[in-house]
Amino acid sequence: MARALLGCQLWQFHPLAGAWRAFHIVETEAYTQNDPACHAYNRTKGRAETLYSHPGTAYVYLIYGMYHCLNVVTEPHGTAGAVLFRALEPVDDHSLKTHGPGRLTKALGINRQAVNGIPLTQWEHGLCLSAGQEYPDAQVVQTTRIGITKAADYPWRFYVKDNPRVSVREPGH
DNA sequence: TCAATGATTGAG
DNA sequence: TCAATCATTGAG
Repeated sequence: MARALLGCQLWQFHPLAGAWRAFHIVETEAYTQNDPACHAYNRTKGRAETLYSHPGTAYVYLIYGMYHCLNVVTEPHGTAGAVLFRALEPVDDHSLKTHGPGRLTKALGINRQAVNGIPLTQWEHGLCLSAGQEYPDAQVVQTTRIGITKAADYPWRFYVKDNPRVSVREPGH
């Protein structure tokens, strides 16, 4: 799913502009139930509850006391798993800082209280996923995930090659 | 109850 | 290199 979400579009209704705006997903990471780095690893309560809900549900959590991270639940109800959005490419407003998981939620005004648990599969909540452009395998890079210590060797990070929004940081540095 | 940690970022 | 800043976790 993390691979398939590259190139998909995330739409947001911008209240001030009174219009929808779109972003292409260009960097993702996968987390699953049996994955030691996953918030749902050996846990079902608290913030992990959202990870067990219906696929397409938004999972938003606070990290380092300052930054919110946006995920989409990818497994059937009752099984935990999600894909973290690490970078977006704005379709229209190129000035928005959407490079990095903390920056993109800040740019879109996404927080846990308002967004955690909402479906990204319908338009009513002002945030929605749709099909977008498809990137061929030649333009996709698969590497290990960023910023974690547990299960750091899982190659579950995907990004669009040469896209400037993607984190420059490479695993192992 | 309480100290340590973390799927990060920006400043120095 | 390091501080900001807090929900969550795990030890006592």
